[in-house]
Amino acid sequence: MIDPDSDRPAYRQLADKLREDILNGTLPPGAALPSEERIHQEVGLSRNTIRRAIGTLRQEGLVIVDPPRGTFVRMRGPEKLVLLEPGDSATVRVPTPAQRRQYEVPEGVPALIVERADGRLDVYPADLTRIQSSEPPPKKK
Amino acid sequence: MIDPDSDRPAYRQLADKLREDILNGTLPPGAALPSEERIHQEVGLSRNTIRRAIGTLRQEGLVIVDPPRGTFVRMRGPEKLVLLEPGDSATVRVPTPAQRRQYEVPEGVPALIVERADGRLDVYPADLTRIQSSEPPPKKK
DNA sequence: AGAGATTTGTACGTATGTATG
DNA sequence: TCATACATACGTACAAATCTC
Repeated sequence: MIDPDSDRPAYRQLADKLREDILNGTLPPGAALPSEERIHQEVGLSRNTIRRAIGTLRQEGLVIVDPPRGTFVRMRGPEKLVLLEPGDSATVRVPTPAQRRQYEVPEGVPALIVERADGRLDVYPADLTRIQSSEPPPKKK
Repeated sequence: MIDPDSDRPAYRQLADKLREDILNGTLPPGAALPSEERIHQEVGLSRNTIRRAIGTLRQEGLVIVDPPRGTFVRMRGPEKLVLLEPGDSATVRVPTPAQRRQYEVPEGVPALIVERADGRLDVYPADLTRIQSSEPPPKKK
């Protein structure tokens, strides 16, 4: 399954395999991934290497880890709709610890920061939002 | 400098210290970070732990790594303005390897994916973009 | 041209801590 | 109480690319 002679590093090969299992439904949302020790027994890689593969899936938002219960395919709720009104602007940041504390964004999740026309800031977990331009305001002509 | 008895893990303490040096200008854009070996001699942490700290700064978009030349404070060009027209919508994703290759998004950087009203997809590195509604901002003053 | 040093990347093994069930 | 499972952290080794002498 994992080819040590491949140009592709072992941890990426493992991440690819798990990602495919998630995206094709073999590991459905909410399902537990095999434990690190279990994967070690199955594929022979060291725990460090396995953790690295799972770490990339965490970055991609595909799994969440709930220690020490296990690692689970992420349940993705419906996307939250964020309307961008004229005069608003938005940026995406991987928040620093200070920003995370300030806006209560979960660790590792990019934050969508909307600067409203009136100066207020709205912050959302970027991977569960859909951004749309507001409808053009009614204009009398 | 690093307190092994702190609740805060050593790798986070180191990341905090380097982040502060970057944000306050001690390490200006383009500057090389000390090598992993150099940091090891300075703070005593293992290379693994140092790499983990630097890895979090990579996720935050603060540094780029150009092996084996070194690790450098990221030069951030001006933000690219992305206009969201009525009928467009946008999402943020950490791209899978396939998407990164397709759209040439740097590793570890979230991607802003804009679905245009006509069905086209535009993809940008999310941390160097500013999103605005296409409607002109209301006049102030 | 070649040899050696430097620096990051990958991968292994080991140990200990902490929270859950 | 005990086993399970993830988190942190140490050490080691080798590879690959770049730079210098």
